Amino acid sequence: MKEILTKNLNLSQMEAVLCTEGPLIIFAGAGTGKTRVITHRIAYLLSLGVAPQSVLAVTFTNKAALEMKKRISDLIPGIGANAWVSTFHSFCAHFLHAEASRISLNPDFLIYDFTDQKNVVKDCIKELNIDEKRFKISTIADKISRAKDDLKFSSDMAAEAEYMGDFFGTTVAKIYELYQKKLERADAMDFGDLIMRTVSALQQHSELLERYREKYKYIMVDEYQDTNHAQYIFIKLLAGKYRNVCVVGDDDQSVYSWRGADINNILDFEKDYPNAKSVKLEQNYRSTPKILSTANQVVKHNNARISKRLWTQNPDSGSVTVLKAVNENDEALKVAKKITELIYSSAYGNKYKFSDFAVFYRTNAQSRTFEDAFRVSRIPYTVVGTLRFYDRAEIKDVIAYLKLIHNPNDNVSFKRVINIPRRGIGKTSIETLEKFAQLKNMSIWQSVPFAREAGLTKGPVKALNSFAQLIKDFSVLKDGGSVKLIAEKVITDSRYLKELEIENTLESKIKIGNIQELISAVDDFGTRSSDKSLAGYLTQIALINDTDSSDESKGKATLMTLHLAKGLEFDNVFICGLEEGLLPIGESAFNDKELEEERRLVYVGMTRARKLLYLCWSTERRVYGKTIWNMPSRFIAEAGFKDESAEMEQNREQSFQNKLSQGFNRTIQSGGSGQRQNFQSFNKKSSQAEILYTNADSYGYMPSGGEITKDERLIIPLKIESVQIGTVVSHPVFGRRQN
DNA sequence: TAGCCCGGCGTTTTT
DNA sequence: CGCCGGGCTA
Repeated sequence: MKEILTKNLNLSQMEAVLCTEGPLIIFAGAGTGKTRVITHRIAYLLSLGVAPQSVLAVTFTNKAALEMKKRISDLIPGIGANAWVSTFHSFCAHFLHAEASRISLNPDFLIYDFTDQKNVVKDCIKELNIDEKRFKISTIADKISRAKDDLKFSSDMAAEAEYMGDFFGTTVAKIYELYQKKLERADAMDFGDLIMRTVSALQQHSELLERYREKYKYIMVDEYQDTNHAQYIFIKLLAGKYRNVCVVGDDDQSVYSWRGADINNILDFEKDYPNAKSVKLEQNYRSTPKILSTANQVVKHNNARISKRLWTQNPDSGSVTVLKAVNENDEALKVAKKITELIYSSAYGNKYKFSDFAVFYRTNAQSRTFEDAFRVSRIPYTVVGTLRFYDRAEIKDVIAYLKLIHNPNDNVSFKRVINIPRRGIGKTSIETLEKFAQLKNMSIWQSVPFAREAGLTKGPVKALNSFAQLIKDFSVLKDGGSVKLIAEKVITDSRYLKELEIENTLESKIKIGNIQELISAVDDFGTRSSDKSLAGYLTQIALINDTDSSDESKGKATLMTLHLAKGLEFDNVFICGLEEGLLPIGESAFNDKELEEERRLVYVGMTRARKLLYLCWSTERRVYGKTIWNMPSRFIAEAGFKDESAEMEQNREQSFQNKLSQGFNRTIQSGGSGQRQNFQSFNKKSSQAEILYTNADSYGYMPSGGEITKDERLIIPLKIESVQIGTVVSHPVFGRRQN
């Protein structure tokens, strides 16, 4: 058994797997077999006779959890499936559910997502008569979330703000306080609460803490660089007795600090656990040496990092190339052209599929030009992550009905569906009713019978009553009926589906399709899940938001943000919009912490590539309808594409001046004057950096020396099989070409 | 009550 | 340039 578990591991991996006792930190560089180590380590523990029930592995995403579960089961069929592998949030939800009675909590609590949170914040701001202009809803919702990530109650926030003389903070604390009250009244918890309340429960109930410490003797944490303070404390509490805690992460891939992730958790692990063993996984199995050296070169500019250097035994092939474009459309077209060339190239043995290509960018808005270019170039593509399934309005509507059926006191859901579809209950009616409800300390639902008393007019009162009856009729099914039955009844009896059918537009048809998909997902839940209740369903969908894109992305190129790229890999990667102001974005260049995170983002993007890496930038770009000029990102220079004449430095200085004088909106008229400069001094320093310029065309301008490092150039055959290198061919896009 | 218009604003988003 | 939300008017 042991041989099976260790024979496919390198020395560091084996060291990590075999170290089962005491604190262990594994620095797992990109592509170094991290998941392999975690799963093997768990399997190894089980092979030693450790009960699977005493192993807890936490991750951040359901996808990662699922993958891990599967691989453990594959390694140790049978008992492997009994190890507890889940996300932080899912674990805490289970914990709170199981221990609800002990910590005086309604076990049927709902989970609010960020949209719900914002709705509550909005209500709070209104109720407290706070200036909406100065206190932006999403900013406040974010601040509250960050406070919870830091385990701070509204009282903590208030005290802190007062101490600092921070009026803004004081007001946010007031909003936070009311916000929390509203959540409690609705028996709802946001994501932050799940962790925070679990931590509080463990801190306040020693017998609970003791029980869980005893239960989970071995704890593993994946993506440790992304843990926030609350999660850190949670792990520290649980591991407090046996101290068999193994954390895996890569400080160079920490890109979520703006969401509360604290990079110090990984940097300071050895301080927290002085006797901790540390293992570095540095052998990369994914990328070519050129890609790795480029990525290393970039990330080594960061100060706040644990020194490490990825290396590989992979053959040295392919290239890292800079693509320079004149505007964002040109950038997209150049990328599309490159992809087409590579796809139809026989020089690469026709081996690439569209799905071997990925385009990464800093902001979602950048996807559009690529979509246009790819459509024109007939490149099938999929945009990842724009709007997730459960974030679609029609899905949220149906879910809101289900939430309301589950808990009629859920004001957020009530207000969402009260007039969807239209029932003639307008804004003013709801507002009046809500005010009345607040006055009487009731939920809106509870105040419905008093609508007349509240001052509503006849029409709305009637509509309100029939709505209440509708919900009551649904509620009857709560105990006996399946969730599927309830959902089906909701969409028909509420006339939701009917209204969409009447609308009969392309959009409404898509919505109907989505709702049907939701119904089949609900059906699937009914057959698969052990807890088939409505409450169980709602908990599950609140925590599992997976857009199972595996099928959807088949045979298609992938477009996504750099953030979403983490954890994935592709043969060929284009990192686009590498310009000062876009990547690094905004003002981040003027703040070391933020700049380092931008740099890590580039590092993450680069290390996704197996074979070819393209760094793309454009001198000109339309942003918000205005044309702006950008300097090439400093990360291009850091990647080894040096500019010897210091022209780039000069330009950056100029860009800096512009930023100062124009409030970071460097607007320069398009078609403008002599500002254009040929970055001809981008000469090649490839011997040192092992980087090749592909050719003048891909670079945009001819380097001054006119010397172009040779790269595998391509022909574009129509009938791939029958064409030899050197044959003159004609292509619909590229015309006549010869190798 | 609902539809229209205008103004403001515009990283990233595992749960 | 587009989207979304709030306010105004029919």
